Amino acid sequence: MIKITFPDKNVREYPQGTTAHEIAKSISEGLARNVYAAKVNGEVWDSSRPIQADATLQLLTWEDKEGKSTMWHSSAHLMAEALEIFYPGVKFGIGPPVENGFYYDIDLGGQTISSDDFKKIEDKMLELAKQGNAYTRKEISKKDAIDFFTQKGDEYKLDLIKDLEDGSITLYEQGNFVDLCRGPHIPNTSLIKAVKLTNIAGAYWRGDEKNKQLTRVYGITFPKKSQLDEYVLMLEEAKKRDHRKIGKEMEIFTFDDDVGPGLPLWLPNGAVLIEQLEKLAKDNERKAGYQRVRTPHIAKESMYLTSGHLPYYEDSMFPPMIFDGEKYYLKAMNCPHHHKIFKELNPSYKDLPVRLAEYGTCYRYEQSGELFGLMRVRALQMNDAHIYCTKEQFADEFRAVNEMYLKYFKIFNIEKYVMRFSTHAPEKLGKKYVDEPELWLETEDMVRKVLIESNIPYVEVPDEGAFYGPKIDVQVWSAIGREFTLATNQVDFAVPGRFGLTYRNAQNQLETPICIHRAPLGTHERFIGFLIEHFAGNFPIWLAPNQVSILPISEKFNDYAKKVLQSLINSDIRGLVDVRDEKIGKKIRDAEIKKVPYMLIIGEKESIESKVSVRKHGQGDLGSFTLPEFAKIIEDEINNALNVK
RNA sequence: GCCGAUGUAGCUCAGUUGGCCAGAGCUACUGAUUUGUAAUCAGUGGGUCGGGGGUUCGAAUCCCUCCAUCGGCUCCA
Repeated sequence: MIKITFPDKNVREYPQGTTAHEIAKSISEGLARNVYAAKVNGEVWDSSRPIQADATLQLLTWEDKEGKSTMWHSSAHLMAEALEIFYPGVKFGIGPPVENGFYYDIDLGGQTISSDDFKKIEDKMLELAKQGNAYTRKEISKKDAIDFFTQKGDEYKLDLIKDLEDGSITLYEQGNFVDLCRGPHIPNTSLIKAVKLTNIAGAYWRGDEKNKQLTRVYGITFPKKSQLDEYVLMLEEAKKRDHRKIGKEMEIFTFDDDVGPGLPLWLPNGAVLIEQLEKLAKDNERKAGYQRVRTPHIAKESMYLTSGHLPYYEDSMFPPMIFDGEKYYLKAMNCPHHHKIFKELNPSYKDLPVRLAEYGTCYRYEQSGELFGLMRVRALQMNDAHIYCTKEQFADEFRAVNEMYLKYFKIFNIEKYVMRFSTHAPEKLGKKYVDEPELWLETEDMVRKVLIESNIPYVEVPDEGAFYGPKIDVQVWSAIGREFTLATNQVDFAVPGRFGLTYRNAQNQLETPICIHRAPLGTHERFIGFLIEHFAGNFPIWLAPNQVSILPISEKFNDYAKKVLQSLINSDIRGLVDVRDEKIGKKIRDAEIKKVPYMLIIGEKESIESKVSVRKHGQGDLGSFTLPEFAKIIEDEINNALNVK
């Protein structure tokens, strides 16, 4: 007998060689039917694999992340089986599960596949699924594996086998399809009840652009048809929140062919968003001891040679303009300009830390295929600042920057975030990273310590640091599931030295400061793109481009409406009057659609009583108020939103 | 940059076996209406069918090419 420990610490005894499936069956038939795989001693196994010794066991179903992955991985095999029927001779690359479904990379030879073919493939997959074929695992020698795929003529599988060790190679077979695969898989195909192929794209073999490009077919499957319907509905909802769609509807930004790709035009509403963000940032930075500076958009080649950016990042910068016999570059980052300002300030240790802030405008030559709405652009404005400090001051400064991040997260109600702590790889010192082994370790320790002390969730990613030091990237997820780097906080112990930046210490000796590059609000472009999706366009009142729409019942009350507007403007409230000759229902509907936070309805009653009827977006009628009362409502709401603890 | 798809009015979209002056709704404008919490009625205007080239008696529709956008890949200081 062996002892099986369940996640709730319960221990039960089973005969040696029992399987997870049998264990599930001993609990309930229903559970057994829904078990996709099992986590045995932390490793995911087929539920049919015999367990030979004492173990911890977690049964995996659709409810578990690994259960879903197993389901989708098996679905990729099922799709491959269907593809092999329609496209004889098709060769297979890899077919893993992903966050939402799975894909398979295929080489169709001369054949083509398009989304028009999805239906017949989906139907075939369902037909095969109904057969309920078991996924069977086979251990195979390296030689046999090579023979098998040589005969099949699948060079991609052979390429994969090449890197595998003899004795660790397994095949999985279901129906008429055999695949090189580590597994695990669901027991049989009948668990797949709903199928949707979602997308088709090119992908390089092994992710290397020097290799051949394969066709990647994406799909997703579910154990119930109703779940697929829900998923499709969710995709449609996500589309409605897309910042490109809302950005257009709410007249926030636009792109124009004549201006150029990746170069956003901010419409008046977008400019208000920018102004409010800058106000927030500048206010916080002022209170935190930052000084504002302003620098030109271009600089000479020599500065980027000094900074060390040019040799590494020239491809990402716009080509230089040449005049007066000199090369000038559009700036892709603000740091070198700020370093020059630090140098001019020539501070002593008593002046440190020096914190230089600028909403700097940068230009980056992103590859054309990378451009993506506001999230990836070629012209951007960064919530940038550089903090120059001594080694002793570093931890406090770094902590203060992180605290500023956390404050912003509260203001914007950002709950899901992770800090990616990027460190160096010792073997790449002198190549990818500046050759300062001790400084690297020392700084990384300091950063780690601050993160741990501040209780900030983080993941450490080796070998992703900047060339001048370790960094923290803040990953966030927009409401529709897009993940991206919003903000960055980087340590730089190298470039100040290259610029010859120094300060006098207490012993009257010259020392080089450490520099912290930080941008808690990232760039206006990405941040606003994120905020649009985050709030689905329903901005908090302090950000909303138009805070109040004043809606006269009829033309007779336009004059009073205009007086109300002027009074709001005098109280620093943004609003407009809807003077169109429309019925009040229509004006309300339009204001609701435009997501205006407050509507003031004004008719005979209000004009006589010198009041306004207040309607809140998404909530409805709040009743009648005097103007000072209404202004107070807005003022309180703004204070509540901005003064977080 | 690579693979694939898409591009018709300010917006959302019809319109392919190639064939009358290219359509609809919303928006805008004009008129009527003077309205009480999510769409009043009528009329009018508006399009180099992404750009260029080609095939054809004839092209939004077929071909070539360029540009842009979208979905991925690669990249992301």
